[in-house]
Amino acid sequence: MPTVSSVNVNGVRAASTKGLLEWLAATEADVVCLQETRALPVDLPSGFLAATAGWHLTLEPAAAKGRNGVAVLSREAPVAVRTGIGAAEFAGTGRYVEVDLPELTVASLYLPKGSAGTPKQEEKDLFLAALATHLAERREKALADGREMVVAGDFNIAPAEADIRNWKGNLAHSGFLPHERAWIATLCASGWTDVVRAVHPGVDGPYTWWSYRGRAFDNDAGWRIDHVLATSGLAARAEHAVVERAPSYDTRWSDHAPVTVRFGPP
Amino acid sequence: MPTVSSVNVNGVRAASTKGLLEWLAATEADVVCLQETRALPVDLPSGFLAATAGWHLTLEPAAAKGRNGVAVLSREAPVAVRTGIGAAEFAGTGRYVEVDLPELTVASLYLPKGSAGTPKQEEKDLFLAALATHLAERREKALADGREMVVAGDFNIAPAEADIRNWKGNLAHSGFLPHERAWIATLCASGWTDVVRAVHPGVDGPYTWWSYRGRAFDNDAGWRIDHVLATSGLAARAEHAVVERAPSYDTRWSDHAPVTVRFGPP
DNA sequence: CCTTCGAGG
DNA sequence: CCTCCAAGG
Repeated sequence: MPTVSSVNVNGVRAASTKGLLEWLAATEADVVCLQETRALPVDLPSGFLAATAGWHLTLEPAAAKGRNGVAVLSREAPVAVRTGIGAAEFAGTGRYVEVDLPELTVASLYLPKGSAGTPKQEEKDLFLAALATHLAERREKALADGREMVVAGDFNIAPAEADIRNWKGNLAHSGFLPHERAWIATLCASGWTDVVRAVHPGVDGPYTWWSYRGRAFDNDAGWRIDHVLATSGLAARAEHAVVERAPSYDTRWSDHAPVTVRFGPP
Repeated sequence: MPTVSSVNVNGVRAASTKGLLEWLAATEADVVCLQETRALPVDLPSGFLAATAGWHLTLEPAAAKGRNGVAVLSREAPVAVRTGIGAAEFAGTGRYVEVDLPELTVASLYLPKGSAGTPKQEEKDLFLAALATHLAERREKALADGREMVVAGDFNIAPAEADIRNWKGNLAHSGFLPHERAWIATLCASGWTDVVRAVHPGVDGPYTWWSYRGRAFDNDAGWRIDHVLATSGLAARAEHAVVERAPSYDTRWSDHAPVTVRFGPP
């Protein structure tokens, strides 16, 4: 009955000076997926290494310094680690890492941020296509191996109107484009479950990201773009799902908040 | 009987968030020379503009964004302003500005930092040669016009052994090279007086700059490289000369400290 | 160890 | 409005 948490840290070095370490010390998660670590292994702060000394750290940095980077912290040792989504053009971009734990496969994902009408959006769309194929394959393989699977991370897509405070103003913006929402809907109709939404249907939010600009955080003008997707059998065991929104602008240590899901026994 | 202060702020924007504004509010100086302002006029923080609302600001930024920059704050309005040291190769580098106040000419200087044996040292040496000529001319002109003159700023040269804590270890380092010390000695033998040293002969320091690295500030392992030079007649009226060293590492707002000199009536 | 810039978000 | 890089100090 693992608890899985996911958070985009917006730079593990900066976050480590602002509260990530205290959060790690307090969390009861068995697995933590991190995104935007933006550091090579050798550049991880000593405080982060100390705070995660009791965990197994699987880090997939980008080849480009200071960019992207995903990781999985797990209390249990991984029995296998795989990186990338099987598309050569995204190799070395530090956007996906997958670990097999004894009874669970967990992937940490940092999906590209797009910008409608620009090459960045084309890149995001290419990633979406490749990722859909990859996740279908990995899900099938995991289930065949007797493992359930979780894909957690920053999808940079809000699935529905309830997932953005100002959805009307964002109809033409990347992260809420119709084809992006359709992509998530298709994924969730093919054996994956958006656990937070399944546990909290019919409510606005909970948001997971707030721009640093303006008063977005204080006004809770956020987006729900960080998701924990689980294979349906596992999702059915979800007992608890929360977004750990910081109490104030001053106490948060990233522009994203952790998403934490607890699964009960089979 | 003006009081003249000089300080390298290491970025007026950063310094304004750390204590420069409080220092400006408290200073009794009539003229403040600033160096390394590193900001265009349009980028000056609103707090700095508010804190200097009672002053006249003469700013000489560098053409290159975020680099160098000198300024003079004066309680009296300048009657004339001149920039540069009359050498075309240093035009637009934001290293020298000179204002005529009713009874005093004041220059704010940021001399290039060198690095022994590199092209940077050659540039510094060229600047030294051009500056010597320029200062001789300006001094003569000021005196002819019935003004005394002050040249204040970051000279990036410690004049003598008493001006560096670890002088033996710096005999081959830029800022303490024999020909740099000779340049200052020549200047001070040609009508200019190093006011702080004149008021405090025979003591070590007071230092005006401490590296941010290591424990240099806590150990007072500094350099005296910020100077107030005055024409001899004015220097003879010096009543007080201090380096306003911050009480602790945490309270300082620049790697340099203000040098403040008070002159009595003629 | 600081401050800028510029890229990226 | 952040985090990072690189250059400059």
